[in-house]
Amino acid sequence: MNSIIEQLRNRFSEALVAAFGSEFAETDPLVVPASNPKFGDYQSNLAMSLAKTLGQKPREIAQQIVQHLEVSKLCEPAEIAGPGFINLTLKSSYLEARLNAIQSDSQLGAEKAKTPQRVIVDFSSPNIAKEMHVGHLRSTIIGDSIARILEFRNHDVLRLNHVGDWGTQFGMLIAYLREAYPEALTKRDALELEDLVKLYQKAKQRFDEDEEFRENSRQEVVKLQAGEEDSIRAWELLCEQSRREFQVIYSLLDVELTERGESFYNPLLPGVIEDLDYQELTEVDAGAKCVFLEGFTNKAGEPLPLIVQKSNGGYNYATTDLAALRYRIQQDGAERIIYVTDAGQADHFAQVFQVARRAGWIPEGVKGQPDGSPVLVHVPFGLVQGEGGKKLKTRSGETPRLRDLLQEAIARARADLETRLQEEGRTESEEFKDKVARVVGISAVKYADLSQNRTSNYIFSYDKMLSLQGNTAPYMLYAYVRIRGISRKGNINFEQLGTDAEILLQEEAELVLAKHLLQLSDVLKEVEQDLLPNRLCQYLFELSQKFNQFYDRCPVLQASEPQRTSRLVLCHLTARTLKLGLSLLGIPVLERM
RNA sequence: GGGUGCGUAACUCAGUGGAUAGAGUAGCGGACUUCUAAUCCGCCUGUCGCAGGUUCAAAUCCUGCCGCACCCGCCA
Repeated sequence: MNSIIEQLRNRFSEALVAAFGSEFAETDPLVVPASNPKFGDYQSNLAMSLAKTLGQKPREIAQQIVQHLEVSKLCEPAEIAGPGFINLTLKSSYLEARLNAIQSDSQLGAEKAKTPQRVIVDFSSPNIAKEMHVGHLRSTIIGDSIARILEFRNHDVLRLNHVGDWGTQFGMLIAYLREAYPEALTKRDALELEDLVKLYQKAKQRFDEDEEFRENSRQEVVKLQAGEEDSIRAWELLCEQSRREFQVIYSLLDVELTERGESFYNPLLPGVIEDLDYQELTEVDAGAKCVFLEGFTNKAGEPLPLIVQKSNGGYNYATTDLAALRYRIQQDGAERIIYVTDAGQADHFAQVFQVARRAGWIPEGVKGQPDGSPVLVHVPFGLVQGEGGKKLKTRSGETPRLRDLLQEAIARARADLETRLQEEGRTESEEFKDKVARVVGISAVKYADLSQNRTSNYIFSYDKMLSLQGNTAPYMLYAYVRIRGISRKGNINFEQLGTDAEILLQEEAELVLAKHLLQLSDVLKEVEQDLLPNRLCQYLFELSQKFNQFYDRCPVLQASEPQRTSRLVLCHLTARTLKLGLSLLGIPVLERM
C-alpha cells in the first residue's frame, strides 16, 4: 500500500502531464503536508514554480492542474488559495478505510524497505580501562535507535562496538601493572574497574613524568604486538574487567552490540599499508608514512597528511579505521556504514573516507543510495553539557560516571513516584515501584537525548527530562498508560475487537488523531534517510498530544455504539503506534505508572 | 591562520525553498461527582546574529562580516 502522500504525488504528476504534456512527467509535483491545518492536509506548490516556464499566471496553472486532478476517492475537492497553492483535505471516508486496513497489519501500515541493505552501525565504542562517559551515552542511545529503526525497515543490520582495546595506552597500563600490582597480572578479579580507572590515571602520570617508564611502556607494546603470552594475558584481564562494567550499562539501557574492537583489525594493518602503497597513495614524510589529502591544508596552506604509519613503524587510529572500513566492505559486505560519534571527529572521518575512495575500496554500485546519499555516513552529535552550557560535572566537580548518572535518574524518578503515590493515597508493591522508576528514569534520559536534533549540543537536566509535563518520556508513557486504563476499567480486551470493527470519524479530535496515526510510515522512511531520531520523537509527542485531546473531548466507555467500538479501535491503534514508535527509540511501555 | 558546525520567544529547542515562523517550559487565567488532572483549554512573548545576493517565494540556498563551540602532523 502506497502512503497517502505518494498516491497524491502520482495523481499530481498525472494531472500535470494531462494538462501540459508529457515533458512534465518527471517534474516534482511538490506535494507536502499542509503548512497549517487551516489549509487542509496536503498542499502542492507546483503552480508557482511553473509560472515562468509556462508563461502563465500561477492561479491559472493551478486551475488547469485541478481540472485534471483525479483524487475524489481520497480528498474533498481541491481548493486554490493565495498565489496558487493547491490545498487538499482528506475525506473521512478515506481515512476510515485506511485505518481499517491498518488494524489487521502488525506493522501498522509502516512499509518495509523495498531493497533491504546490509548496514553496519558503529556506535558506543568506549575505551578499555576508562570509564564510559556522557559522550558514549549519546553515541549508544542514538546509535541504538538508528539501528532499531533500520532493523524495523527490514535492513540487515550489524551493530558493532568498536571498543578501544588496543594501542599504545596498553603498554603504559601493563607496565604500570607490573610495577604496582604484579598479582593482578595473574589473578582474576584482583582489581575492580574503579581501580582500573585510577590505575589508568596513575599510569598516564608515570608515562608523562618518567622517561624510563616511557621506555618500559614501549617495550610492553612491542611484547604485546608480538603476542607474548604474559602480555596477552594481562591485556585480556584488563579487557575482561572493563567489559563487565560496560555490560552493566548496556543491560540498564537494553542495548545489544557485537563487540569488535580495534584489536580485531590488528593483524590486518600491514595489508592496509601494502594496499595503499600498491595504489601509490603513500609518501614518507619526516619518517612517517602518509597519504596527502585533497581539500585539507595545514597552517601553511600545504596539503595535510593522513598519517597511516608512524615513524617508529607503529600504526594509529587512522590505520585501524581504514582497516575496519575495508573489512566491513570486503568481508561483511556492508552497503551502508554508519558511524555514530561526536562532531569533533568529522574531519577525521572525512579524511578516512577520502582515502578509502581513492584506494578504490568502495565498489561501483554501492557508491551511493538511489537518492544520492553516501554509503559511508558519519552521524555526528554535539556535546553533552551541564546547566548553563558548562562542562557536565558532579557536585564535587568530577566528570560524572555513567552508571551514577543513570542511577541518579532512576532515583529521582522513584522519588517523584513515591510523592505522587502518597498524594493519591495509593499503595504499590516494591516490584512495581522499582520497575516504574527504572523505566521512567532510563526512558527520560534516552528521550531527552533523542528528542533533540543530534547535531546541536545538548544540555543535560534531570529536572527537564523527568518533568511530567511537556515533550518528555513520562508524558508519552502516561498517554499509553491512560489507554491501558480504559482497557482495564471497561474490562475490554483490545485484541478481541476484531480487525473489521467499524471506524467512524465524526469529532474533530477523532479526525486529527486518525490523520496522525496514518503518518507513521512516512516518518520512519524519513528517519531511515536522514538518521535523525528526533523526527520520530516529534511524531510520537504530537501523537500523545492528539490522543490526550481526544481523551479529553471524546468519552470512550460511556459512548453508545457504534461510536464506542470505533473509539476503542482508535485507542488500540494509538497504543500500538506508541508502543511501536517508542520501541524504536529503545523505550518500553508500562501498563500503569 | 585554515576548516567544520551553530546563532530562532525570558529559558530549552523544532522548523522539508512556500501562505501570518512553531512547540515545550516558565508566567498569567480557566476546567476535576468523569476512562489516572502526570491531562486539557485560553492569554502573553520574535531585529529568525548583521549586511548584501539568488528566487515568483529565503529562518532555509550563496557571499561577506560579528559572536560561540569544536577540529587542524605521528592520541582516539
